[in-house]
Amino acid sequence: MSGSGTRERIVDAANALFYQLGFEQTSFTHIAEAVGITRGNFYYHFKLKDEILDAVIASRFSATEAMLELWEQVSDSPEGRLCCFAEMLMVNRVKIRGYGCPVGTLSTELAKLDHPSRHGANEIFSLFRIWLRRQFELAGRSGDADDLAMHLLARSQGVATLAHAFQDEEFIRKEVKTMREWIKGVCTCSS
Amino acid sequence: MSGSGTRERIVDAANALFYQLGFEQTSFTHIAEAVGITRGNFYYHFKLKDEILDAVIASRFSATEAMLELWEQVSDSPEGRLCCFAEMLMVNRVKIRGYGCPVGTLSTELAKLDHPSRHGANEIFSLFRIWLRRQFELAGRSGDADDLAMHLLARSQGVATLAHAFQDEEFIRKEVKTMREWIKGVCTCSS
DNA sequence: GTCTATAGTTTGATAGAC
DNA sequence: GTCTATCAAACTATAGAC
Repeated sequence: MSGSGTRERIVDAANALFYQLGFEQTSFTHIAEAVGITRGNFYYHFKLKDEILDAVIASRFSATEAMLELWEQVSDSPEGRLCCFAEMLMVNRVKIRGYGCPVGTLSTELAKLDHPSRHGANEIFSLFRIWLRRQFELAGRSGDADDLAMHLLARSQGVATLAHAFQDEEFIRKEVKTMREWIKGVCTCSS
Repeated sequence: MSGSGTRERIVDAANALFYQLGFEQTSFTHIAEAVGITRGNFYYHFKLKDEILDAVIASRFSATEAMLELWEQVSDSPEGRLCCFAEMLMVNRVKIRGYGCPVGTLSTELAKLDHPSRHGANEIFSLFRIWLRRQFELAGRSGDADDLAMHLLARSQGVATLAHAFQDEEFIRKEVKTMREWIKGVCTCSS
């Protein structure tokens, strides 16, 4: 992700700051300081702040695609792959405690702003949804695969929101354990 | 909630706007227009914007307390009371689809801003958490009552987040049904 | 490609007339 | 208690020198 060009460095810095502070709260001053350039230089690379947002969303979209492809190589069973999803919460637990879920918090913020890019942000949610749905289908739950995908996605969102609010990493651990058991139960008992 | 005094009208308008637009995004201009006063008159009632936020949080806290007390009168069984919590998602499904959960979205925003009132906002979460915990204790799950309370709270948060992102009311209905079944299972099988 | 300087707007907040 | 007028600061965005 960390390119040598200034444009890539701007996108990477904006990506992190949008996560930590939110989109609106992050000013050009914040990003410029993080990258080490002045505010004026900014507009050579991006004409509008919204263009940086779109670049960040595109970057996250690609990163998510790559991650999902990686999970497919980790395990041959849909159950194992679904556990990769649950494990993601554990791997990122420190960041989640500090800033919540990057997908959910951006989606919620852009929805409240009624921002044109809100749909782009939601496509990352859809990426997870479609991937999860396929795993449940492969597990023999073609009848309710989408419901199960949405259920699991919702649980991960709830865990991130509360872990963030209560600054509680241990809660993530407990819920991921319950989540793994639920995945196992759903995958072994076909609908 | 709707008092005749200007102060009450400001708090009510700010309450709605903080929910719909978020705290930062809501300007004094927004609130003044909603109430029908000028920006200048504002500072007679509140010295700082943060004071309005605290008043809104206090108002929501009281409203939540009253709602929880009401639920205790609706049913004598902890199972029935817990179903009131699930039913809350159904009752407010239109607003949730449009703006998410008022508790979760405010808590997340104030956390990102690192705002002093973020702890006050979290106390509303705690109100639910403690109430839910007591219901699970009354249902004979004193061993894991807090875990169950947090689990249910997290699920409601996740449902609200995704229903908001995907603009999907039907998803709320499906999840509330699953939630009721889960409550029934947990309450009948003591730990 | 990067800089300085600055325009133009909006914001939260204040002072003082009525 | 409500108003007008205004301040100081922050923001996005632009223009032009180097």
